[in-house]
Amino acid sequence: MDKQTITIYDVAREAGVSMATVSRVVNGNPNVKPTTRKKVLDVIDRLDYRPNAVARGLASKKTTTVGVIIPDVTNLYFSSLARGIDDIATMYKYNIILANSDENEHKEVQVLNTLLAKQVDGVIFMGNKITEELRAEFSRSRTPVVLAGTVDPDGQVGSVNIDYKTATEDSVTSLIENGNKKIAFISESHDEPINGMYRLEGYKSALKNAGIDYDEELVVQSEYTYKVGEAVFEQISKVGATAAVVADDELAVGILNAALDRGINVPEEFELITSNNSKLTDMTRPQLSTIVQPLYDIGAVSMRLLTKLMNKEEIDEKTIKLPFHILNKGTTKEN
Amino acid sequence: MDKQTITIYDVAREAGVSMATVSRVVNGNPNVKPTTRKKVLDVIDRLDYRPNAVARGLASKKTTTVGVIIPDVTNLYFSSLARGIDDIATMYKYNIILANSDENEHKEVQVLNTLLAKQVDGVIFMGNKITEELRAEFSRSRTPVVLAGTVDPDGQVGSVNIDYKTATEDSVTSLIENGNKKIAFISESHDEPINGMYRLEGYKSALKNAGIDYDEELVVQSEYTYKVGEAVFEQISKVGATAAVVADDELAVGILNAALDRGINVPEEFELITSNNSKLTDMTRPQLSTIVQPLYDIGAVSMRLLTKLMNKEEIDEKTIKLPFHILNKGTTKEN
DNA sequence: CTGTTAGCGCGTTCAC
DNA sequence: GTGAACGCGCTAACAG
Repeated sequence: MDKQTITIYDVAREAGVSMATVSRVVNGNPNVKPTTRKKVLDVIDRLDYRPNAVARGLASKKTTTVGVIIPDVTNLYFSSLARGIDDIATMYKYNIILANSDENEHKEVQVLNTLLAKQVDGVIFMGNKITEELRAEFSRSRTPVVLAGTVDPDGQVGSVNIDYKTATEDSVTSLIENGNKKIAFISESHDEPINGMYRLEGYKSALKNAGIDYDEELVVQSEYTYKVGEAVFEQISKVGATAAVVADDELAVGILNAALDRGINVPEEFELITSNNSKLTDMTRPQLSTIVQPLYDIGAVSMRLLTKLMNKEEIDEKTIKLPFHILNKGTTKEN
Repeated sequence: MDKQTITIYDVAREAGVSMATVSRVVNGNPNVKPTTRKKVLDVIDRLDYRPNAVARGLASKKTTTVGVIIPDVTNLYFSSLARGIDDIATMYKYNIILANSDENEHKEVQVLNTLLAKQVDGVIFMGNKITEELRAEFSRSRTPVVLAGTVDPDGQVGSVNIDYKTATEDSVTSLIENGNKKIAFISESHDEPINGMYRLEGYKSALKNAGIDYDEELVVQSEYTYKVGEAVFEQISKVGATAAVVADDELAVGILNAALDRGINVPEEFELITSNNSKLTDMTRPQLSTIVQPLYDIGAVSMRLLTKLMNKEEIDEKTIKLPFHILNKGTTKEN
């Protein structure tokens, strides 16, 4: 009834050779006489034979697929990374199993386990907090892991990112140079090292260099969504903020619009620098000044690093920092 | 050297049972005495045994993974669908292999083939044009396929979408009711049935109902990116368009901004209705009036449909149309 | 250059 | 309720 799947064995019989030979031509092994190679190729074509990757995976212990754990594909920051990852993966003949985690620790562990059960050759993890449980899973398995756009103070697995501390410091400093004294710092939870250890430190450092006192009221922790922008702006404007650095573009758009909707002039009365330079930053009016992170490249380099790890090549440095710069568009004053 | 992976056989030996029994408890087969089940479970836990999904796939001919072909994850329209797909997939214990195609016919065929080689249990395809080659591949394989957010005039595979013709017709009609005579219609190539057969027909139908002549100059085919919005607006404004229906949100934002940047009042002097109600439509000022498509649901329902197909359940209707409506936000006049 | 022979780790009859 | 044995489709030595 079912159109029986044709196997390497059928090809072998039909071509009058052994399955080993068929396997060789399929895998591009040079030790095959051109004549027989052609003969086999013809049969493969005629029978429309397609090697079963699952069987191949079982026998070779390689699946040529890597797992990608992403908080939310719908977030432009992450999807940009994912695009870079997939492109390089394709280039190296890997496929991607994509799984959304919502940065939920339980889901992350769960997903990691099913990825490992599926014998992925490597894992790329996005998400800002590496819990102990996750770290344990990482090191327990022999599967290479790379963090994309995520810092890991522990530095045990590969990671690709930018220098978030300096980037934030530079942003704040430029805002200070524009005359701002009360600059808000808005990010997700400080429990995440990327925020609590790097961005916040950069923020504090810039203030300190300028002799400005750190004011807790100007620092808010918020989720990264458009809709909370309203509330966040309300909060920081109450305490007199004249500028803000924001760790996420969607949130920054929300804050910008909240300001505009109140009739506030941007950047004259309120300045804003966001962090990801996703497409969104060009779509607003005025356009968002931003830290320019090479999003696509972070993903691409992560995947490239992972291929090396999977290939057991020697790596000089597992933690890669990519360059960034500040781009003043419409939400900062000209200097 | 390598920490040897522990297999079902190790568990069996350690628990003093046969591997068949271990297999049974792992797969929840009820024919196991509670005592031995517990014994096995304990060993599994102690040894931290994790069933090898690849071996399982070979033996059972089911991989519990489905392939998802997407034009570009970075596009909010598609990533929203993808999110719905992944959530439902997870719910049904499936994983997703995500592959970007850029709507490139060659890549699509290529990717489909590697997905089939990997023995995915099903495929969800996004992309607006089903080439003959693709259609041939679809029907040649016994793997169920569902089109998400894509129409297929042929109707041979499953598909989930909305009534694009009526949606466009309604949009245009509402624009006509607002007094517009010159309404531009902007979409990707008319070679894609979704545009050439449905949206365009809806557009024409609305004009006809209102006794307005069809004017080719108002119809433009364009790629779906923000940056071409400028040129598109230039083009339609030259021929005196006072309104436009646009098939993609990013492009619509580009057109809106082009208008605003020229000092044109929206919606007073120029009205705009876009098609996807992605997050973007809330982020612009004014906010974009739009056709509301249940993006997440289209993805979710597609995956649900696919599970039924994979499960060989009887389906009454392979082509599912989800409801839509027009939402007037800021780029259309109040009526 | 090519064929033989073992497994890879697990699901699944079929007896006991 | 449980175990033995075979097979899924292919890779990887090892001979020849």
